[in-house]
Amino acid sequence: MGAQPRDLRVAVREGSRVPIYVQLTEQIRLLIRRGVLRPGEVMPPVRQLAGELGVNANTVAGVYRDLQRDGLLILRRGVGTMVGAGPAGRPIPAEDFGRIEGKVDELVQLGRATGLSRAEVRQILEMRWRD
Amino acid sequence: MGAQPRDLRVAVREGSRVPIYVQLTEQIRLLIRRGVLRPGEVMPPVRQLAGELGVNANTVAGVYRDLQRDGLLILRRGVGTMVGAGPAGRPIPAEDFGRIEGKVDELVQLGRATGLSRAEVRQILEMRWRD
Amino acid sequence: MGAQPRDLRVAVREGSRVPIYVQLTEQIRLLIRRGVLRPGEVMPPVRQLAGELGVNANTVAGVYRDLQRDGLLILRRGVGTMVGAGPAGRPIPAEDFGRIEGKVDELVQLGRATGLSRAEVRQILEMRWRD
Amino acid sequence: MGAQPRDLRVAVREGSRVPIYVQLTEQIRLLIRRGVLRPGEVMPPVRQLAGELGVNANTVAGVYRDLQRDGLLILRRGVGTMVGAGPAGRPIPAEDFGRIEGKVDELVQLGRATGLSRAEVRQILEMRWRD
DNA sequence: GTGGTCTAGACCACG
DNA sequence: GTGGTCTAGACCACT
Repeated sequence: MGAQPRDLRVAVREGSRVPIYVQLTEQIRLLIRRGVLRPGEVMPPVRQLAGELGVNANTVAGVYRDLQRDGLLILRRGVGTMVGAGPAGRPIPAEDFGRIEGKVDELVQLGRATGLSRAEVRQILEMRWRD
Repeated sequence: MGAQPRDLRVAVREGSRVPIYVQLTEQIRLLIRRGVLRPGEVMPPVRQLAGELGVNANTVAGVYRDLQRDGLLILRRGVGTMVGAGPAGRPIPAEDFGRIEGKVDELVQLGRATGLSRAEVRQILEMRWRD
Repeated sequence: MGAQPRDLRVAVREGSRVPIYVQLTEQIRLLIRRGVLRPGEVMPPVRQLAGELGVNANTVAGVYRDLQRDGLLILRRGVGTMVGAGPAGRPIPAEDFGRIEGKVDELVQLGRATGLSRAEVRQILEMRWRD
Repeated sequence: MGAQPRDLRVAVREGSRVPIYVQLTEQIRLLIRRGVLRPGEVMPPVRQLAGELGVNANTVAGVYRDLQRDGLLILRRGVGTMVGAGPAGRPIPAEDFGRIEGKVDELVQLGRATGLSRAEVRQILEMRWRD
């Protein structure tokens, strides 16, 4: 029997400059890479997720399509969408992910303590990543 | 004699999907917050900076306008533009800024070591900042 | 069916020294604060309003953008513009607004009776508001 | 012997959209109309007032010129500037002025109590004055 | 079809 | 010579 799709805990930031489809794509991508969503797991139907988020169904459909292109999702007509079983769907080791999140948390804490905005810290990250 | 505007060392990334005015706004904001540009310092005229960057003067004018709204710049018709003398224009202590950059560098190094993309690390930052 | 955008009844004063975008911004802001335009209500598309007013679309876009910054409007790419649902978009109680208008009318009448110009009364208001 | 020019108690609002020369013109005009500055009274020299306000001397000179055009000021080469003795320089009856200020104060108080901004009340005044 | 960005260029107001 | 405003029109991104 098919497993029930889980509550994804994704959300769109109202009024953000970042397009909705980018927000959703990145969030779902991360859920898969982190192993919260595991290979073979069933995704919620497009219309259901769209309804929960209050966004257009076309937008969600586009997100699924993009993630399918990257091998993170698999679309089966008449069945539904599930997390890809290939290499792209395989999660990053939990240990690695935990270290990253720990480091990010340190950065967030430090940024807030020194009065920097999220946008400013993001900007520093972008610049330092390039170098 | 009035102080000459300094070479800003800002640049637009060719082909970036990030709007030019956002790039410039963030870069100049960081220069001020980092204390490279200090309160009262003269900014290059709109048309001059536009010419140096190879962008339209309206684009730069919009950047200056946005930064003025946040108190980082002061625009005076017929006079010129200078860094704001209020609290917004005051730089973050160099020591604090250095610690932020150090932490970001650690994050970049760790992210690369574990095979995460820049977009993924950015996304983790966005999500963790909310909490 | 989605609600149709209403006729805004805004207008630009020909030959005024006040910039068009300021005129429009203030008029729309007042319509929202007065509750003529209510939270969630659909605004006319940028190009449509521009056409009706005989001004450039960029000008109207700038007006919408400024009002968005103050939380009075919500702009969604590909969707449209609507009155903000947050605290900024909520109207001032009609009773309060009526009392303000009544008091202003008294002031106008008194100002005219004593031979003051509009500019002079405006100036007195500016100075007294500071105290 | 000539009376000493008095401290004018005028000020420019930093960052205001209203041009400096307009601010100064309106403020001085009001001081004369209110009778604070009386016909024949000596005005401070252009350079002195400019220095006190931190604005360009040309700007103040222009203000004096405009007020002279309206008969509110009289410029005497080699002597200085003084308040006009003609009808334009004569003050509005103090009683009238006091009633206006009282009404304005009521409006300011009411506006603040109902959460309107200065710009919004000004806007209502402009609209009601036209009708 | 919506808003977003950018350009090119004009004209104005200000100091 | 500075910033401010506006136009006309193009192209893009998003839903």
